[in-house]
Formats: sequence, C-alpha cells, structure tokens
Amino acid sequence: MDENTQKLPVISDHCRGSYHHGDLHNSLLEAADCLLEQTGAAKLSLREVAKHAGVSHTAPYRHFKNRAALLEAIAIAGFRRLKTLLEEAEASAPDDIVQQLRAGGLAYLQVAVNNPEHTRLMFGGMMKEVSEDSALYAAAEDTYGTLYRIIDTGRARGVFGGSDTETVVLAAWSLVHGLAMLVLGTQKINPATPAELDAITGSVLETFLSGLRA
Amino acid sequence: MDENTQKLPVISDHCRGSYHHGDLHNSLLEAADCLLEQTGAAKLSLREVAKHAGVSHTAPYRHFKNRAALLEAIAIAGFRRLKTLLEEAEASAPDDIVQQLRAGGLAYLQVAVNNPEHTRLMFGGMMKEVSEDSALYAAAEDTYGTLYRIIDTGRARGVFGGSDTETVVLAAWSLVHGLAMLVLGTQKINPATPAELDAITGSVLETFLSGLRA
DNA sequence: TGTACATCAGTGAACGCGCGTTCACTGATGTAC
DNA sequence: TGTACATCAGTGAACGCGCGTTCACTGATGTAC
Repeated sequence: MDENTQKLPVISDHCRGSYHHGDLHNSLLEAADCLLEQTGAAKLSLREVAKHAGVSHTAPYRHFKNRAALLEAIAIAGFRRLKTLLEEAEASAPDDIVQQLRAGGLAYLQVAVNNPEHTRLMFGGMMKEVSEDSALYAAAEDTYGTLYRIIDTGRARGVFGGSDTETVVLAAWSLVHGLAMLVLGTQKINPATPAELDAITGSVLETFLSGLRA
Repeated sequence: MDENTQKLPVISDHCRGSYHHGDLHNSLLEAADCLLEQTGAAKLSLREVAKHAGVSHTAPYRHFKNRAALLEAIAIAGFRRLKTLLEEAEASAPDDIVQQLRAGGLAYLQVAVNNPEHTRLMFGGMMKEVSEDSALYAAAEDTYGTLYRIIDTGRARGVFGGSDTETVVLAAWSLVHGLAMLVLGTQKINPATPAELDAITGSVLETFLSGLRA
C-alpha cells in the first residue's frame, strides 16, 4: 500500500506536503471567488477562504492586509472582467455600434447572472468609501471609460443622438445594470435558461436602442 | 431635587419607567430603520436594535420570530413605500402618462438615494429565497402591478408603443432602478444636491421617454 | 560545490468580541366572577 | 367594586459560535562568499 500510494500522481497541481504553497495569493483569490458566490460578501470570512485554500487561517495575512483588502482585490478583478467584456463586444462588430452595445449588454447580463454576489460586491457600499487614487477606483473608471468610448464613437458617426454623451452612457449603463439587478433580486423576473435571459435582455435593449437611433 | 425631577414632563411619548413598552413592535421597526442606514443589513444586529429601542436584547423575540423576520418586515415596508410613491405620481397627472413616469422616476431616485441600505436590502439576495405566498412577495408583486397598470394604460391610450407591456415595464423599471443603484454604488455618478440628482435623473429619463413616445 | 545566513511564507495558540437564540423568571394588564 | 387568576410583554443570565487579528515561532528558499 505504501508503495502504491506513493507512486500515485499528486492530486493538486502544486507540490503536496511542501511547506510553501507556491501561489497562495492566487489560490486565495480563487477560493474567495468561489466562496463569495456561496455565502455573499457579508458572510465571506478570511478563515473560510484560508481553509478552502488548504492553509492555516493566518496565512492570508502574508498576502492581504486584511479582509477588506481581499474583497477589494476581488472587486478589482470584477471590473477588469467587465472591461474586457466590453472590449470584446467592441471588437466583435467594428462597424456596427448598435450591435456593439447589444453584444455588450447581453454579455453583461450573462456575467451578472452567473456571478450575482460579485456584482453586488462591486456595486455595493464599498465603492462609496474608496479613495480616488486606489486601484479599485481606477479599475471602475477604466470600465466606464470603455463604455464611454463606444458610445462617443457612435455619436460622432451620427449613429444615434441624445443630448450629450455622458447622459447616453449613463442611460445605457443604468438600463443594463438595472436589468441585471432586477434579474438577480426579484422572483418576478426569473429567466430559467441562458436563452430566456438573452431573449428578455434583447427585447429590453431593443426598446431602448430603437428609441436612440437617429 | 426629588420633587423637581418628579414633576418634569416625561421625555418620550410613552410612559417612562413602565414595565411594558406600549408599542415596542413599531419602536423596533423605527430603530431598525435608523440603524439599517448606519450599518447596512449585513451588520444590523437584533441586540443593537433592542438597545436603540431602550429594551433588553431579548425583548424583540416577543415581536419578531428572529432576525430575518425583522429584516423582512423592513423590506415589506419599503415596497409599500415604493407603491405609494408610484400611486402619487399617477394621481399627480391623471391625463399625462409620460409625466406620471417622470414623476415616479424622480421620486424613486430620491427615496433610493435617501435610503441606500433599504434599497439594497429590498433588492439584495433576500427576495430570491422568499416563498411565493409570503407577505414580502405580495408587497413586491403589488408594487410591480402599480407600475404595470400605469404603463399599460399609456399603451392602451396610444401614448407610446413598444412590443408589449411587460417589456416596456421591465425597461422602464430597469432604467430607473439601475440609475439608482449606480448613484448609490459609484463615485463617478455622485450628485451633491437633490437638485443635481433631479437634473441627472431627468435627462436620463428623457433619453428613454423620447424614444418611447409613439 | 559547500556553507552561513538573511529573508520570507506558513503555523498554531491565543486574545477579545459581538452575535443569535434559549430559558426560567417576573412584573403588569385585563378579564371572569 | 373587589378579588383571583390567566395571559403576555419584558428581563437577565447563560449557551455556544465563528470571527478578525496579533504574536512568537518554524521550516523552506535563495543568495553571498
């Protein structure tokens, strides 16, 4: 038995039994990502995250100043994901701005529905207390900037009107974000499948976009 | 000194020093309303609520089954407030449905901004776990119904189009709710005064409503 | 190549805390006779 | 009107829990010579 078990391949991809973990920083983030969706940000505990990463409950303090810092890191990753998603939508239809917004909106909803607690974390109270020179603020700003660029280009090309770019950006973002929050937070609007979610999102977007087209 | 202090009028409106409180149920709700905005739902503790109501920390259990029941009662009141607000908007301009939506949207934003934690509680994870025959579900349903009626009337009168009433309701609600959540949850959109909030809300609503008008 | 040492990631015991909830109780209220 | 009693709202001690964080530590790694 000793011989056999010793020859089995190691279970995880980092060296089992070693004192040093190798990439605990990322392992903690992954564990936290996973637990966040299960428990919500309010009940996410550092101790549980550490346990999930297979490490003592004080180890995280080598990588994050405290609990808040870990949550902030998760939120930053969330905003980066949102930004990437918008850039992909932009690239998917370089000549059709309306299609870019549609694709971005659909993707936003998919991500939000698949990661409700991430979304709540990102737009919960945390952002209001964040200083303007923090990485979190910059990540959020960056995401906003991407949406702004898309819509500003659309207005420059005369694809659609609206009084000013700021307002159109805010209206578009509000619509998509609001729909996401309502899907996450009500039983009334409760699509059972991704296809159903796409259908709902598509028709809501169309109501808005058809009005916006010049 | 004894004589003087004994003749002073009682400080609160219920009898000081009496063993029974008189209206602890409502006092607890009021205390919770107040504390909720200070601490957020996650950190709202029954013990703190009881302390605020001037009562031992076990007294609340005579009026609410547990912590969750108290939160639910707060959320129900929130939905009723939202419904009232929509009905007032409806009554304020019986002949102008667009104006009803505008007034409703402005009021929604005011309430949400003044009660961020209430709003987060109402549209947080709680609603997803609620059974369909609970009072909370009914209150939310009722609020939705009021908005539906306004928009359905508008469509019946030919004031605006859209593919179907459900979609228009969802789009309108998403827009207003999303704007509220963004104002609550970002520093980018951060109106300093009620007037500024009204201006932002007004222009976002206009972008939407102008597209909707038939 | 080998050795001494600095650095640093992870450990485990310990701290103090506030929480939700249960329990047997006590004091006030209201009602039946 | 007075008395006995049931009801019920509020009390305070006690429970067990999991948490964030600090601390002195230990084991592994990497680097200078």
